[in-house]
Amino acid sequence: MTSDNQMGLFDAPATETQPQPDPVPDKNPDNAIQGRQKPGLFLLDGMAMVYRAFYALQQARMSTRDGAPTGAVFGFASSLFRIIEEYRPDYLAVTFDSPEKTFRHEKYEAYKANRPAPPNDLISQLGDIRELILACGIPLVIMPGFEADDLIGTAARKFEESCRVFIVTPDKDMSQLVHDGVRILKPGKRQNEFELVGSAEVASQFGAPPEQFIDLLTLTGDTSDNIPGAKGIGPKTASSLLEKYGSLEGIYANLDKLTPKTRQSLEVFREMMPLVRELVTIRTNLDLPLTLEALHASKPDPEALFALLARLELKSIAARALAVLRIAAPAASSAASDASAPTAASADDPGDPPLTPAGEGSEYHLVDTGEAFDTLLEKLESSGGFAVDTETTSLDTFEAELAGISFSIKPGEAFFVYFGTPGLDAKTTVARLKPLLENPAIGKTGQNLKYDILVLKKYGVELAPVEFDTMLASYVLDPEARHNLDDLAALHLGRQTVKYSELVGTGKAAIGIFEVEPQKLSDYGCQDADIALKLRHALEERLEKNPELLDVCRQLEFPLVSVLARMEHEGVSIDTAHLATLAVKVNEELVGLTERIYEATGETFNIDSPKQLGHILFDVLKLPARKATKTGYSTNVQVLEELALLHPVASDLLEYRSLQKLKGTYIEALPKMINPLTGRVHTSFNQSITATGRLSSSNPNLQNIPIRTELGKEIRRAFIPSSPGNLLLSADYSQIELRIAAELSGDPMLIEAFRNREDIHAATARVIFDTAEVTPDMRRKAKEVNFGVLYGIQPFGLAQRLGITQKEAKEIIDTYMAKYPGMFSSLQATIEEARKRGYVTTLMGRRRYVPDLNSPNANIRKAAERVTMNTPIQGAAADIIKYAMRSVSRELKSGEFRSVMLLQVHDELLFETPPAEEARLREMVERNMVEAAAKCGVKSVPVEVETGAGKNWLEAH
DNA sequence: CGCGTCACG
DNA sequence: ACGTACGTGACGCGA
Repeated sequence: MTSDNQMGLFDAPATETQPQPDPVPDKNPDNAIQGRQKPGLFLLDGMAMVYRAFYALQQARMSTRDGAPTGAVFGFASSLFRIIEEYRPDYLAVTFDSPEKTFRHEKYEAYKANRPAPPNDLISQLGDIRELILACGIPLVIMPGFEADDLIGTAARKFEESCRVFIVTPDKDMSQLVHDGVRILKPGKRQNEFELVGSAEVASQFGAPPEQFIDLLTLTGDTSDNIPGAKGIGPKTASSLLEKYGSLEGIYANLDKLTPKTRQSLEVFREMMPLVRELVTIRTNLDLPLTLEALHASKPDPEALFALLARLELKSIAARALAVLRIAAPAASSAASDASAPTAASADDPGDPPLTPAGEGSEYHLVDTGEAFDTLLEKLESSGGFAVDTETTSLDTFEAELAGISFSIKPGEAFFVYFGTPGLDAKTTVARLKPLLENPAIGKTGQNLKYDILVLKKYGVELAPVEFDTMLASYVLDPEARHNLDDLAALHLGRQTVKYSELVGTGKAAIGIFEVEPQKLSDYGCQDADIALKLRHALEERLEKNPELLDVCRQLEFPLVSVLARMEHEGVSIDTAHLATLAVKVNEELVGLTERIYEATGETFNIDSPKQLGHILFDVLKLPARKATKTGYSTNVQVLEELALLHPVASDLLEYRSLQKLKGTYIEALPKMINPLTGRVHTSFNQSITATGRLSSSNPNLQNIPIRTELGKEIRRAFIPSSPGNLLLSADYSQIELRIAAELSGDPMLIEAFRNREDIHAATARVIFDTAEVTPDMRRKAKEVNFGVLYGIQPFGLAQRLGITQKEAKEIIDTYMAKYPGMFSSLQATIEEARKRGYVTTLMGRRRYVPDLNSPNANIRKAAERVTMNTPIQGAAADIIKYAMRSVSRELKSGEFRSVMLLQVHDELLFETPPAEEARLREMVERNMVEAAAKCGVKSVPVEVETGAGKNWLEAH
């Protein structure tokens, strides 16, 4: 067989005599000319594609049931099959670097020296990927001493005469190989989409055609390979230089025509230049024993392929392999596809997992007679605990009416008590269930039990105790995962649940829950209780392997559920009359400002539209634009503040923006959120949202009520006690995050400063500016430095904040770290440990995964490092206040108090109290808050709590 | 529904 | 692969 007449292995079968209309349009433009076209040669950059697959699927966290990661294999196979399916290559090979040092390392010691080792989770998949490629019959090309780039470069050059060459890679460096017969297939933004890159695309994307790409890369250097370029010359300068002078030689011949800065940089670079050029040049002329024949696929080995995919539990990939490679499944492979037992977590395709229906293998009972209910009640009362779920008429707990309750005592069996049954109406039936639902010896399991607690409260029942909440368990195991029941069932149980929308329909076609057939509703309700109980077992098993996470659940999250439910149910009162007065004032001011802005700009436009505003400021008024967003000019506070020095309209715009914000978000919005039944505003405290362990608040968000500006303070004044004569009492931790940072650092100077009750920012200023006399400006700067430490400090960020150069900011940071060596080493150690383990923890053991610490991309890696530095601090503060809330709530319930807890704002708790009780409440709250810090591990640094009381939230501070 | 903006800790 | 300090949620605009 010769290369030009043979049928490619992936070609359409020979039996197809007539070309069939292809359901997938042929992406290869050359195929438009049928018949004589050259064969297609596809060269895959293996490692780069593996990396891409690994990071693209990272958040899917795919693994086998025993925890071996499989995301990279899945992603790689998926891309590979896509290529085969869509382009039907005549020749196809996957290349990898060889492990030996290459000539580049020899010429330049620091080559790729900044590159972190691949994460273990990726390394462990490389063997499987290699096996996959071989089992598919695809040639694997590795040559000792050469990188994949050079192999691809040489093959591309060698065969471009005889083939249409496609290089499959996300790597921009390969752009230099693009040529008449050579193009790049670059993975697109969306999974499994490829972008065809030819000469024109290279030129428009990089400002230089492929022929000039090596020179461009030489000038700019390649940070990902640790190759330096000419200092101060970026892609923009480089491409304009090349456009003018054609090549590096041309540029160096015309140095005298360049700006002094560029000239100087190029002169310094002159000596290094040849080496850099050699390093960034991909070899195209290696003497390799590569024949086209060697790049031709051989027969796939279905047995090996299916054995591999069965072991990796990649069922959908196995299914695709059948279609794409046009092979028959081996006889034994039916066993492979049965490999996942009904209860097994499916590790396959996160988008389309083959799941077992949730109810399969379970027994669901509709309880719609008095006798059946009596029997169930007995069973429940003699149980040690059960899973429970309420079905209601609305997602809003204040509107919701019960349609039924489901229970599951043992996995695989559930009961649904239907309140549409005559004689089993909600009110009387719930009353009969009350002792059971409130029985402290019978633990309750469920998904988001706060919802059920709130619904049942309306029926006079205090559902308790919360023994296990599946949503929160998932949150504690991995705060950034998804925690809804449907996803949890798919991930942990391999079960496909019936969704609420499937029950009642969507949009206008949706029906009321009482219109659903009772049997269907029962199956749905039973499913949820059944799944919750099964999930508990699956999640508990994982928690038991990490005792500290089980502790976070039991000590912090589970006990907090009923505390938050009580706070939400209580709600907070709003002085609507006060807000109405503010609204009038603000509207008047806005009218005035609008007129002034129109006059100053000479235009009438929508000030609320950043697009229109940007157009007026920068196109019409021609003010200097310094910052851009993805969509146009930036008009944010920083930009407007700078413009205020140049044009008076900017300060009016700032004022306008501020008023508009407060009006829209608070003054007008809050009164609309008052519940007509209670006359109060009831926020939702979300317990499974944030990556750090904090709560969040929504509908409305009461954790971002203004306080910084004058008008903001007025808005706070509108938060008042519900009973006339009562007071609001606020208790907040003073500098809790800095104290935690000091504790974690173990730095003696820092700890001493807190022990001496010093003004911490002034103390920092004294140290970093090395002076006894601290000016207000020095204190301000020190305060920013302290904040920077909490957020994962970087010169760029500090420079922005302080309006100084990055160099000056770096000096300040260096001084700080030198003076507080404990802080420096603890931050370093935190990152190092997290890099090794893959996650970072708080003092209580709460965990957050930070896989990006190993990213080859420096920006992504740095962002992950900041997250790693901040999370133990923010997370510990969250743990501490959660612990405090639990203790405070316990004392409030003891019967000695009439006070209630209303809100939590990260480091502050807000209470309503009768004046007679104020002093006692203060003492109790302060004591518990201070103790909580010690219980959570803050032992060397003192923790202080400030309290205040008044007739509104502003005065409570 | 994504984006830009800005309120809070 | 991304765009510059950490963590949130809500608003109005405009495609």
